[in-house]
Amino acid sequence: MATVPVTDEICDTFHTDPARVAVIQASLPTGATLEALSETFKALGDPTRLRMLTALAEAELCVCDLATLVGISESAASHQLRLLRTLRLVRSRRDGRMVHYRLDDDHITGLLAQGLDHVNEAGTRRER
Amino acid sequence: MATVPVTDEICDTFHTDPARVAVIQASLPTGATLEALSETFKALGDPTRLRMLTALAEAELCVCDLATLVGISESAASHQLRLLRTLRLVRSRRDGRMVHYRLDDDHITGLLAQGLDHVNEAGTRRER
DNA sequence: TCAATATATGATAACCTGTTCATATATTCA
DNA sequence: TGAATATATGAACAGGTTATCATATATTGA
Repeated sequence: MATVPVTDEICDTFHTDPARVAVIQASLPTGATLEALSETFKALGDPTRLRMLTALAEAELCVCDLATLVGISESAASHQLRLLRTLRLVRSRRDGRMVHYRLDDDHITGLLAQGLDHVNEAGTRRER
Repeated sequence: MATVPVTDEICDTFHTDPARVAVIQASLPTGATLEALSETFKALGDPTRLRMLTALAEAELCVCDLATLVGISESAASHQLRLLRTLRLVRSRRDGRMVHYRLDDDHITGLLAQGLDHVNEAGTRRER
């Protein structure tokens, strides 16, 4: 990503140099993208859903398998899976009475891996 | 990540083949890692913080710059920055009265980019 | 030291989230 | 078709989260 030169302005009542704000503001994701992006990260930001997703990174699983694995009710699992499905984090495949879930695409495992990288590095780093 | 062969079990009252559960459960992140990971994603899962982070991906910024840019009070910005600092998503540098913030490391931009990849692809894909 | 400026923090209230419980839908098999 | 099983869904409650307001701390320069 590009770097904007930091002008030497002072934080007075007007706070920010308008030109600089404009440059950076133009680089921010638009409303719709921003919403979708935050929804996605929000979905990943829950221990239960993370467990479900990491489990699904290992194998396709039905709802009851997931529920037992993660330690929640099948109802709760179903609710969460609906959310994950809406956000295209998982996709489902019906097989008789059961519905099997799997990760939607490779972005998800990538995100999980990169997130783990961060917490591992952030966790071992100490003080500042 | 490895793939576990899907045994042909049925979802009865016992739900899951214990051996299979064990294999997958062993692959799940531990409690501490899981917590840190979900905290990190949760921090990314808020429009305000996402705007702050994408802005910081472009330039180092002081609190008041960030506040105006994102359209929140400096107090709110400060609260959010504390959270982001705690999670090692940003780091701060004091310069006189002002404190400049920047992204902590490259993982963050990587996560943001990968998240954007996902929403862009998921957004254009239609129906199923 | 005092005033001014920039940031940080604690408490509170409105809002959002995740689980539970009850119930509905879907599929299979007798 | 009816019973059994697997999943989905709506309502509601408990717990958590975010912005606001008031206040505190830190830094600079007079």
